[in-house]
Amino acid sequence: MTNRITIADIARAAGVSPSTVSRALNHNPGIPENTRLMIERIARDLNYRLDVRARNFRLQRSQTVATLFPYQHASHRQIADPFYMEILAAITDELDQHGYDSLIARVHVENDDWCNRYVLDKRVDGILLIDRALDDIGIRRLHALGAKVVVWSAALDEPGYVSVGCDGTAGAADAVRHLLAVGRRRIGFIGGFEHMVETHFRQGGYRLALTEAGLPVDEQLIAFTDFTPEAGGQAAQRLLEQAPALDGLLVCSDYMAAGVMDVLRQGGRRVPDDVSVVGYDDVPLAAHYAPRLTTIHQPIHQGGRLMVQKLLALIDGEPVTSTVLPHQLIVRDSSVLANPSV
Amino acid sequence: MTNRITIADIARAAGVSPSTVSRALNHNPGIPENTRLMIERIARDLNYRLDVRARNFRLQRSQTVATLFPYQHASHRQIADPFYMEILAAITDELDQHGYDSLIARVHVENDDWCNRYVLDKRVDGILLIDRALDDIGIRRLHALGAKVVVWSAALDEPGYVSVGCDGTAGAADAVRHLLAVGRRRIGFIGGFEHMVETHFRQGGYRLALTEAGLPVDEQLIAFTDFTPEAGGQAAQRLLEQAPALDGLLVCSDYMAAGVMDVLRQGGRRVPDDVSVVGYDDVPLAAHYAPRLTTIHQPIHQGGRLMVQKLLALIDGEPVTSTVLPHQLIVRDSSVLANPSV
DNA sequence: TTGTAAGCGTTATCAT
DNA sequence: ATGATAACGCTTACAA
Repeated sequence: MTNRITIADIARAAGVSPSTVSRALNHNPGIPENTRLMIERIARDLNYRLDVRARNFRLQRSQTVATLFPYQHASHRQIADPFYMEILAAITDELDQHGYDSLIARVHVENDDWCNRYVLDKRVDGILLIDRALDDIGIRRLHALGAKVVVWSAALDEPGYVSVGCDGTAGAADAVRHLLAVGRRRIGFIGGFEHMVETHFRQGGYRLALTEAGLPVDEQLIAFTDFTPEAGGQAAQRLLEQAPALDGLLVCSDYMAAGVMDVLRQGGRRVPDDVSVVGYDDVPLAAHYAPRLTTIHQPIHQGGRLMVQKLLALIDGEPVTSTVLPHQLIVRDSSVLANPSV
Repeated sequence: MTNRITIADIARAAGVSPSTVSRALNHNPGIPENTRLMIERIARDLNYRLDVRARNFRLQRSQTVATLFPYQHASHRQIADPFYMEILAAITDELDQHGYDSLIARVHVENDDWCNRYVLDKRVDGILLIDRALDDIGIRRLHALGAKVVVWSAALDEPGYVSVGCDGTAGAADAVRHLLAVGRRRIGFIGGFEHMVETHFRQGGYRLALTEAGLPVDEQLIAFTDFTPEAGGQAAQRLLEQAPALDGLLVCSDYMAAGVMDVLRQGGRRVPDDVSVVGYDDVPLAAHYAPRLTTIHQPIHQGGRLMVQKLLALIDGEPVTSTVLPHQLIVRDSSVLANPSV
């Protein structure tokens, strides 16, 4: 612990200069094979360990990427959404494979102080953002600072903006068309906050599919709230009161959907007999809900890895473009009627 | 971006030496109020930002803590367990409040290479481990290296070991006693891997409560597997085949329990009418399962914050002891019979 | 092929 | 009260 082995120690033991050791350890082509082998052996014998901190400092980089989860509510409420853990695991594993460290934090969307902390303070080489606001002050700031950023969101037409995500409009529209196909007519929508990108586009898809079918859009059937089962449940309660004839529901996350179905049952509505429910994300748990949840599958794992790959390319100065991942409607039990009356 | 403002720039602008600037910015008592104010003003005018990397290097610290999730299966399967996100959020927030960065990774329990990466490479000042093996090679190594570590686990009698967690024996015993109280006699146990500490103690509590009640322990009713709904479901399937008379089940995580109840239903067993189920953790979602899940509540959020506080104390060289957090049986619908036949 | 020396930005020691 | 200087461990011109 106390006396750390440094490159200088190896140099002394090997009878060469520190620069030679550094070069050998970094596989610099100028160093002959046998010299390198000799130095590597000594390094191993001495239990040498590169001081990453020193190297990063010297190289003016941090070899670290921050994954940031924007939150919005003043209540600062916990987000235990499996979707987050899922994408986080993918990101972390991929980062790990490239020798990068993975730093995480939750940041407030209406604030951009965290940009200083991560970018100006040079804590990280790049930033991964999970969802964003329509007009995101933080992203604007990051852009102005020239930071490397990749966002999980729908593709957006902003200069220099790189995103990975599904087409929320299409996904939500598919969900609503499915609800229409199983005979639903009074279809509600429960989203996250209205000005967050994911919710914004999904709401658009919801309206689109309804209009397409010649159905009116009833604002009494639309609610925005936190991405938690409790909040989702409360929203469902509100919708039920405002529009008792409600017979279908698109909920913007599987996590919320659990709370929604719970409230529906408590209100005496059977799922799917009285109300069909479609979730979003297809987290592993959704297949085990009772009833098993119909949902829009997003390739979360693949998306997480892709975000990392794009970010590292960005850091390496390569040109990078956004990717729209395919979504897929997964029909399970929460939406289809056992005895269709239509 | 290009020309970063350093302490030297401020020194020049203020007509003092870099040391004075450093001292002023660090509120060194030797610097008079007005000198400090003057320097602070100039720093602000120049948009100065401390280079954290340089400071950490100089101070030989990293101001970063790693939260590590041991995994075990070769399959490297995803863990989207809400319990993890829950404790991670608590840890991250608390770390943030103390100015520490939060780094996360998943590490294999049968391997201790990651100790090099995090400790020897000086990437972090301390480590938070979420669960551990009974005889944990990584923890032994960390101990040998003199690393600062706090583990989420039951209290263990190892010298220098600091943990935060609930009493798994007592928790599981409470769960089983509850199952017995509602009239169950053929009670099964589904845990994580047998030699992981949390599962180990809970299994002990399970056996204890059964023995207490004068009931035999049937190995056919015990299964160990991954902490996922799929694995939990498969284990339930196995138990059902080995012991069809099964009428109660203690499942070591709420996340697994969802898969378990799903399989039970598919096998034609009603929950709770035919089989009573008790989960573990009390993640927010558990209250919204259908049926709402009876479970052992663990103060996850409080535990996460406490782990951080203990670790920081350890880093500061203060003496620290383990804490056993209170657990609580939360009775919901998955265990109690509507029409008790007993 | 290898060594010398400078420097990344900060803070601590030792002067004055 | 403040300045000069060294040092943290590494990499990289530049020289030889």
